[in-house]
Amino acid sequence: MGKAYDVMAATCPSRTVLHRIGARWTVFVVTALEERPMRFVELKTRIQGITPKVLTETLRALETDGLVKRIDRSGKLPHVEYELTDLGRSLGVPLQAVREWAESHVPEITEAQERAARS
Amino acid sequence: MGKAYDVMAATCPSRTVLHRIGARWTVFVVTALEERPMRFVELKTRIQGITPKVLTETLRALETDGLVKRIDRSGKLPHVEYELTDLGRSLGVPLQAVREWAESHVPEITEAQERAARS
DNA sequence: CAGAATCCCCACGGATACTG
DNA sequence: CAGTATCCGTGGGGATTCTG
Repeated sequence: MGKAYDVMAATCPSRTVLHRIGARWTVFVVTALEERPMRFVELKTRIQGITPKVLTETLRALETDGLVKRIDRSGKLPHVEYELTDLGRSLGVPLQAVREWAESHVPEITEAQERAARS
Repeated sequence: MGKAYDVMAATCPSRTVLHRIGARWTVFVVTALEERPMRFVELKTRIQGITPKVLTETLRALETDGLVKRIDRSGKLPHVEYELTDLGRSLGVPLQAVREWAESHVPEITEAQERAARS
């Protein structure tokens, strides 16, 4: 009874999953929605620098993968909320660790880069 | 004393770091080297599907960022080893979590994708 | 063995403008 | 508000071949 999936194998479907996770804006959207469910514009505001097109694409992809749920509460006015599914919330855990690692090791990496640039 | 770095900020350097982590093959190389230091060809064998060019580029980037150390043990014959630095090993922790998440949630995601395809 | 050199390409993402 | 619609570029990555 070995591992069912192994990212080291060229054709393992887990690679596709990893690819999705690694997509440019996935970590941002998941992180934002971990805080609380949000509307489109809230997400756009919270995630500085993201464009509406890319936000839409990212949300659609996450929806397709079952990580985000789109809830249409429109009455007369459009009103859409996005929230993490249980699966999405479970992804939030490892992603948060990565994010925190990034935020807390900026100086080391910057220094290493400068050292490399000088030599 | 707020957070020093915040990935949600458009110009925060942590975004660059995150971008590097998210690079296509970073997780594979770090994962492989977590096992033990390896030579070029060993890495190429272990990480199925990676081409020498891309492996080289990934290793150079990780070197530049201070995550991997290149050790030239060449005598008459070329002999180069790559090993994680302490910084690289520390990154290995959150990356392993992501990798394990990917490997262990393939079915849920595949099902979600099929459901989405049908509707 | 450990790469370097080329060539190539398209998919990811960015900018901008527009709409129900 | 919640997106679409276009257009566009680019660089990350792939395939292949060659070399000290």
